Amino acid sequence: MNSQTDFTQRTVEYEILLARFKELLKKNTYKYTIQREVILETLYKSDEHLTPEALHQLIKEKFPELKTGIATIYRTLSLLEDSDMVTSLSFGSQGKKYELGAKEHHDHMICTKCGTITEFVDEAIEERQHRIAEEFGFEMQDHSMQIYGICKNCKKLRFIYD
Amino acid sequence: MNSQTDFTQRTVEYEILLARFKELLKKNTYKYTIQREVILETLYKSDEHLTPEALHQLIKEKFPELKTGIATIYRTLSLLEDSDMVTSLSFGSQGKKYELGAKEHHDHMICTKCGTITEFVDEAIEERQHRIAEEFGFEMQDHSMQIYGICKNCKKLRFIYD
DNA sequence: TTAAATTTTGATTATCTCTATCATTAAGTC
DNA sequence: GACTTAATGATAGAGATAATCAAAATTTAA
Ligand SMILES: [Mn+2]
Ligand SMILES: [Mn+2]
Ligand SMILES: [Zn+2]
Ligand SMILES: [Zn+2]
Repeated sequence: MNSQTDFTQRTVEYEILLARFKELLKKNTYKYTIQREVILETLYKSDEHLTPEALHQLIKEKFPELKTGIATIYRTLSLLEDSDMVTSLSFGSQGKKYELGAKEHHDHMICTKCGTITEFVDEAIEERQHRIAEEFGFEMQDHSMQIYGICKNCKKLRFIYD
Repeated sequence: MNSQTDFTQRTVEYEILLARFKELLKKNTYKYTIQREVILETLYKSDEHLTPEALHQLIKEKFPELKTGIATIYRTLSLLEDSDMVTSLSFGSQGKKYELGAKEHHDHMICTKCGTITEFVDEAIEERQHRIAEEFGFEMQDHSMQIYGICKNCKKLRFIYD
């Protein structure tokens, strides 16, 4: 199809990701659509953890001519998650947040004051998780870990204002 | 108030818990009500991880004369969670499950096939979590960890039927 | 013990997130 | 380009949780 969508600033890393996505689509006889690509691209360009709603907002702003519906966002996120290309985080009832899972696995530290999310990986923990699953005869598919608390910055602000 | 509610089989542990709850209520000028106590008691007696709906069901069966509304369940669970007396687990969009936080802290291993939840504690992981928070200048309030996968039993069944 | 002040309750409605449906449109195939 | 199939957007529908509000219960202070 013939769109004047601006696909500039594509890095090699993104091209690889996109190729992987197209391959995945082909393998499952799914069709390639601009909506799907735009969703992948927007996730890639954002280093935030996005709610489907926020992602939809971004896409409406950047590609208004597509008139992408919210249903397509949900559908594509599920598709991407099922294929392990994105990961979702659940924080209580505030719904899910998605991020591109193409980066390495990591865990999250979440500030309960300002909502800032810090990512980290700890090999010792990863190692123990596998060990524990093994002990229970459990076939681990996935795992997630969150540390909740007050971030460095909020601690500083609290010191000043409280 | 004058109810014939059956509060038998109260352990000392429960009495302490209840006292703590009453103290909490008083401190915040909240009022003591039978509904609140029954919710605490039912959570205490159940060793399951309960959805608000399941908890409501249990209470309707055990204390039908109270005609406890679902709204009160939600309100009280939020109250208890805010005061760190119960903890909730989020399973994506399938809502939350609650458990009394009075027992020792632990993490969860969740079977994606049958939903069974296995609890565990690993000191090495606990230790690392504190260390990591410290490294980031983060004041940890809480943390949670979930391992998702196929439990021993479901693995066996899969072997037989697949 | 009673009366006043305040909070909580249950019922209900509203909201928010996510899924299902379906007619229309767009991709992939030849 | 025509044919087949899948994807899309709009919208209705579910399910979980929050908000509203009049009635009831609890606490407090006579
Ligand atoms: Mn992340
Ligand atoms: Mn538990
Ligand atoms: Zn913060
Ligand atoms: Zn299982």
